[in-house]
Amino acid sequence: MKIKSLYKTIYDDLVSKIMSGYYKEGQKLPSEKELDQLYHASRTPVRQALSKLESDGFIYRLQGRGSFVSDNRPKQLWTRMTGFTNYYLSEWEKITSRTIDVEKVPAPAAISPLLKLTDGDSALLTKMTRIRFYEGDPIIYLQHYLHPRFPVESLQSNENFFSIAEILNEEFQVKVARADEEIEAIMADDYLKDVLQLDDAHTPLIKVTRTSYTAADEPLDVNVYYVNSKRWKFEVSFRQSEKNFEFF
Amino acid sequence: MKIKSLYKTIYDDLVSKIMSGYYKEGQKLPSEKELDQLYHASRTPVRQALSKLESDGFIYRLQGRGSFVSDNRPKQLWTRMTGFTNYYLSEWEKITSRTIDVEKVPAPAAISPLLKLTDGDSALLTKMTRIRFYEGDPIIYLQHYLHPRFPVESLQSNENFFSIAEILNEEFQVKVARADEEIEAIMADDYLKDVLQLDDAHTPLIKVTRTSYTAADEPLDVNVYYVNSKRWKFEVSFRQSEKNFEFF
DNA sequence: AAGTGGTCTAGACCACCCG
DNA sequence: GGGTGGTCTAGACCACTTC
Repeated sequence: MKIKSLYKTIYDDLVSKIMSGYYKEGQKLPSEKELDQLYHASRTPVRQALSKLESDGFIYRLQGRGSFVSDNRPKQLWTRMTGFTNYYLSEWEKITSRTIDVEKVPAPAAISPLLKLTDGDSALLTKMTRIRFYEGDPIIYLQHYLHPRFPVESLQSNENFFSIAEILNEEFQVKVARADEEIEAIMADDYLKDVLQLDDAHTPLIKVTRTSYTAADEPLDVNVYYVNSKRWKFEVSFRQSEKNFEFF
Repeated sequence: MKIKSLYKTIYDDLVSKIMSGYYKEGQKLPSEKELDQLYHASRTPVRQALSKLESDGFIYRLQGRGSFVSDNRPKQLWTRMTGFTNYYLSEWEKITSRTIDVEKVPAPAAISPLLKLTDGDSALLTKMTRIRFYEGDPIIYLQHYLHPRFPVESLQSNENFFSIAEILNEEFQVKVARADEEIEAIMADDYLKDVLQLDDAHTPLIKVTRTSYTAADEPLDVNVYYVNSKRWKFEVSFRQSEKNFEFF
């Protein structure tokens, strides 16, 4: 049993106090000195916790004034990571998934470079096709390409999983540290119209190509998915504490 | 003349050494102890610098092994903030802008809540319409809605600026700390087809609604823009150092 | 002047990886 | 066992805001 670090304990406690409304939007948190005493800690772990709260969007800090609960704090921790908004706030459980197909395929030309596969590397990779539903309506069509170094045979048998990251973590002790997404607008073709049950003759979709990596920059999988953005709002949040960044 | 903090000096030096290739992709950086000596500093500022390098995507750190230059390090610092890829790497100067129109308008219903304007607040806000070109071809159509507390009269006269953030910073000493974007796929209407010079009868566009905020969560402006994603690739990067996040 | 967050020192011990 | 990054202590001084 690993003991949680002190700063993580402080972070978790503050998150729960913010989420529960003990500290309300816009409210000032205790000063760093007061938090030192509250948690019987020195300033370093307290500041580590506050720093993480800030980068996770729970609070903002103003020099000379204090730390305050953010008005736009994340409603769910997964929001920014999945890229999907909490539009259906706390209705996450209404989302279901269905695995359509699992097969071994040679890497498509568009996928190989993203997984850093060399031309000579002809290893088959696992391709998985899934659909996500909201209240029974199909909203996202997904294709997953797993890196060949993961011989995932268990996918066929294990139908009722939620995330690929979950499986990678449990079966291979691999953690996702980073993900890049490329976003395009495309027209739905006949097949997508069918699976996503689109009525209009010309429906635009968001196509996202997501590549996920370990902390050591090794690609884990490529995920191409098509979103009916009329049903789902796609949301992204940028933070830049320090420098004034260029804008439109 | 303000003196730059020590950790920022170390950060800037390491960035330039990575960008220049002095430290190459995948290469191990000097250990924290060695950096202490190199910069005649204690561990705190060195770790602050490394921490920022990591969150900015320049390096990754592995416990027990060292810090390494990332294979996917940012080619330009602005990339992740603007949301646009360096697809036309180092050709940023080929991007030009034209201001079509600047006017005072009542806040549209879709914009008011984003700027946190109350119903009673009937102040006019500055609306600016612009187009961005790449090598003379129009690729982005933008509408800017500035919060009423900025009475920007200088926009009319100052035609050749680059970013709104620049003006907010210089005229009002206001810094952008955060931006949220909502992304949709839409069909180009006749007007957009015209200004973006789209040939196809049915061209899908990416519509982005971006709201920018100060560090204190005050909305500064709303920016609605339409992108021809056939010409521009839209790119987003997510990082999560700590916890294993949920995935598709 | 008092209070706050931002930076920095000079140590210490722990957890993890590798030879 | 030696080297690395991760956590933590107990201080110090600085920059900024508020009164």
